[in-house]
Amino acid sequence: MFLLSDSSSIIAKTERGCKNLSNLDATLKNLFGFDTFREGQREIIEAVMNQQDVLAILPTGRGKTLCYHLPSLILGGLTLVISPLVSLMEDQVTQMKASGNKRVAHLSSLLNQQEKQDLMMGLGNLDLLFLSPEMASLPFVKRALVRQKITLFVIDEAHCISHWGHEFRTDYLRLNSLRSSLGNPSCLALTATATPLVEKDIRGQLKMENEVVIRYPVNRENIYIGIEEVASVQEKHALLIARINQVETPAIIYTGTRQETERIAGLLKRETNFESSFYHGGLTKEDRLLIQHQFIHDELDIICCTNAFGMGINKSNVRTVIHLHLPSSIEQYVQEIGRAGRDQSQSTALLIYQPEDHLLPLSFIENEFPDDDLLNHLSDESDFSHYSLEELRNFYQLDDNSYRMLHYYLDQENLIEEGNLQLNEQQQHVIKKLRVKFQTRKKEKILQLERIKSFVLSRTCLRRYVSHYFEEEILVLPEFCCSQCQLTETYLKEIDSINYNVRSERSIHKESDWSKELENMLITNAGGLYGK
DNA sequence: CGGTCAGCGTGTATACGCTGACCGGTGCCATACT
Repeated sequence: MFLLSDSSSIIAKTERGCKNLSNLDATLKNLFGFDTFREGQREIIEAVMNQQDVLAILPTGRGKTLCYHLPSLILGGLTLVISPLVSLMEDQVTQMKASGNKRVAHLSSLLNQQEKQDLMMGLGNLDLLFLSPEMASLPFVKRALVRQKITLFVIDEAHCISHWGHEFRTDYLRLNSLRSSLGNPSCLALTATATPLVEKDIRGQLKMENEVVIRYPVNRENIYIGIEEVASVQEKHALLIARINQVETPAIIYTGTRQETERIAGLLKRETNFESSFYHGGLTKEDRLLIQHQFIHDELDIICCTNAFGMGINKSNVRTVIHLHLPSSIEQYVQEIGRAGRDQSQSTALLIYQPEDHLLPLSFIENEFPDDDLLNHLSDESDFSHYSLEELRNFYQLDDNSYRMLHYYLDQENLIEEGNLQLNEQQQHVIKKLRVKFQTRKKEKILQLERIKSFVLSRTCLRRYVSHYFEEEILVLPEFCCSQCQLTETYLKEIDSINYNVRSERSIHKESDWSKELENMLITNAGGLYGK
């Protein structure tokens, strides 16, 4: 384990480690107590130590944290870790502190103003600071960071740049400008899933230079991929009940809406004996924490949730992931089924599909972008002087997300001054450019939806389909592959008999212990009663 | 698209059915307000 007690010992050890990369093994042993690196870790760490920009696509469970924790200690200075969720930052800081490194902190809304100020004043005492892209964009944070020597700029869950940055959390797109104002420290972007297109987007957004891309295949051999089509919601629910009794738990059931998570949890309570609950973004922080905790500690068999659940959930024995809706892309689907079987044991991913299911994600895409009328209005209007953004917002009834996105892009084009739109005729081309940009993004998203629709309707091997989508090739298919290679019903029977044998062995084992105990008791009693 | 819900009319049942509008997923932060 990590055995440091004060900052001077860190510096002494890290300086020794820095001299020679071949000492990495010794450093790993000294600082973390591990004898060997996991697959991929050494490669990434060496590239980081050589001050190269690195994009690493590494399956979950390979120890991504070590890939920046170790270099941060050797390189000295401050390592910034951009993380998408406060809960994720908290977990990582807690784990690092528990392992012995007290020089880590997270800067988030969980701290009050004074605590934030204190933390900013004491940045020099830290090895690692975790923060969200939104926090990193705040002026007082930027000012404090610029005064520090930042040696490494890490983006954890880097697919969020591409997945969320363009519309939902645009502060992700400001990361490059932050990095550049920090003197362009070398950059490490980590994720578990990225198609070549997403990879290109991440590299472009972060303006990586001479970067090293380290990519491991997305194919997870221990997960069977099953897709079944039904004609109605009633059939969907009936099939779910049938399947949930055939698969192993713990299980995650993904649905499309918050309301549906609650409905399915109710259905499971009525129709099965499983312990289940629901989880979505509308719950209070306390409830979310409680349910997450219960699931992780095996107090719940099943969790019914929206896509709010999953990122950063560290649970190795999830046996089944069921989708009752259509995720908005194959990447999203792969991320979500990847939460099964991290312990490498055989696991199951089932998607129950009905033909109308693409309409919900389609409506999300449609609603995400500002109304075409709004942009047409802006680009055609002859009197530009009298619009405040608030007026436009109210007139077009923009929700918070669309408004923030529009604000971000207008601001990027320097069209906003003190909350008001500053447009003149010369800038009309900028509005036209934005309109094209939104249309293009929308088309791309619809195309991604089309791709997953084709995937669920595919009549060829689903595993090959996914790998092909990520531009990878599979040479050998596993025994339990997918519903195109083997019917789900057949697979479930085979798996059940294997599991049955495992369960029987366990119970025979238990029985023998018990019978021995009983035997002993009987002998003792026999001695007492009938002895001699 | 499908579900849900408010508003309305019916016309007396204090509920019911119809219609049209609207909403549906993901998180961070700050600020204003209670």
